[in-house]
Amino acid sequence: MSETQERPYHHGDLRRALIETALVMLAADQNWTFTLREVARRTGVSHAAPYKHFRDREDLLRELARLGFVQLGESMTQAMSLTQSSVREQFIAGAQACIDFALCNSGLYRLMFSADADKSMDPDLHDAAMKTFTILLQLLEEGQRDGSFRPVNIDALAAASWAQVHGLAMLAINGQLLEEKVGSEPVLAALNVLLDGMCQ
Amino acid sequence: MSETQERPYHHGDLRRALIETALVMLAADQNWTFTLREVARRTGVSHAAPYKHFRDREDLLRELARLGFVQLGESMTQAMSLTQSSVREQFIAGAQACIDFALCNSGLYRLMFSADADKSMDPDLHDAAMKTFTILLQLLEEGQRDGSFRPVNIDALAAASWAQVHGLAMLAINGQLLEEKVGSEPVLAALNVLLDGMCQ
DNA sequence: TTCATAAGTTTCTCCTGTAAACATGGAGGA
DNA sequence: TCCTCCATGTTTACAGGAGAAACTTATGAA
Repeated sequence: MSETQERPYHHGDLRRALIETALVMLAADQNWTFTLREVARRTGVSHAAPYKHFRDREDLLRELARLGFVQLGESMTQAMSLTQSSVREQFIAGAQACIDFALCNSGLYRLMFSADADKSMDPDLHDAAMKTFTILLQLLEEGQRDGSFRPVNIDALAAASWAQVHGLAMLAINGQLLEEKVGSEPVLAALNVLLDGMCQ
Repeated sequence: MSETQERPYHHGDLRRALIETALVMLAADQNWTFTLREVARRTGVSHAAPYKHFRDREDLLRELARLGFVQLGESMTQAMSLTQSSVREQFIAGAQACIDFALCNSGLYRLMFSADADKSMDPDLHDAAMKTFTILLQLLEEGQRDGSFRPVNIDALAAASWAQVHGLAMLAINGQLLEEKVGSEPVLAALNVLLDGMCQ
């Protein structure tokens, strides 16, 4: 918004600006096919400038993914905190928040779980993903403590839950849940099928 | 194996040869970062030759994905047919086959469910994916008929099942089920959690 | 036998990633 | 106050890749 200036030599916060441009482009093409040069161009800097902030194109993608996990975690936490009722209700709220996030940020969500955001390459990205995953795990533990969930191996519950939520999110993104014209029903129905198996 | 000849001008079955080369490269780098030129080079033809068989690089990727769905469907069908016991057992056999396929062909499996294999761009790919999906759907219908599965909306069962199986496959590929050193237990455990919710 | 055509090759242009060398200007010490 | 360092920019350069166009070669049908 400061176009009065003739753009000073130093941008001020180019790193953030590049990220924001990339996020916009990611939302547009869904497929992170954008080039680093194009990101630089749209941000109004030379094509080599991004290399002062990101090692390469994949490094930028991993940072986008990391921020995505942070945001997803916040969305889930907030949604779950709004529901002070049963653990089961909280689970559904968190899952719905995840799926809503995926639908609203489908390109980003896909990137987060794609091989292009290689978590073994970036400890920070790995940590961010794990932190988000932990939100779910804590809820499962709480549910087992208060007797809502069956006392089976918690890894089984975690695997089933995460697989279910992530799987539904991917199906939702790909429109494979909506083409049966059932609105948001199938998500809730599917979650309840799983929860019936988890609860005692 | 026919290196006695001086490589005739016409390859014979270049299309298949390109696909096979690409599959090998996909297995190697997992991430389909290979270029079309490299595929051509390794197949021993000029870099423009592939364009006689595939519109562009993505067209080749979609064909790989299509073949992957065919192969996955065959694996699942075969595994399920070997188990002539309960529908529940058949479900587990099919799911395990899918997850095994994903582990054995992780690059291909990832490609099949990635945005780079855009199903809206290729009716054949879409059909192949749907045909594989139908295997699951038929089993669910059969299970509802014989009373194994609850008579809830079948779309809910389908969404839950597919989400669960695909989600577990992705977790397995990413090594997120093995790092807890529990062998193949968590997969089976997670499937049983879901099945407990599906069965009556 | 001819020749249309499918299937290869060569050549060309534009674009990308990324390295290297250079420029700029702000912050901290003399 | 001025100087100098260095993070952050730009310019230049080059090796590839995508893909189009024009050219070549076998092959099979008429």
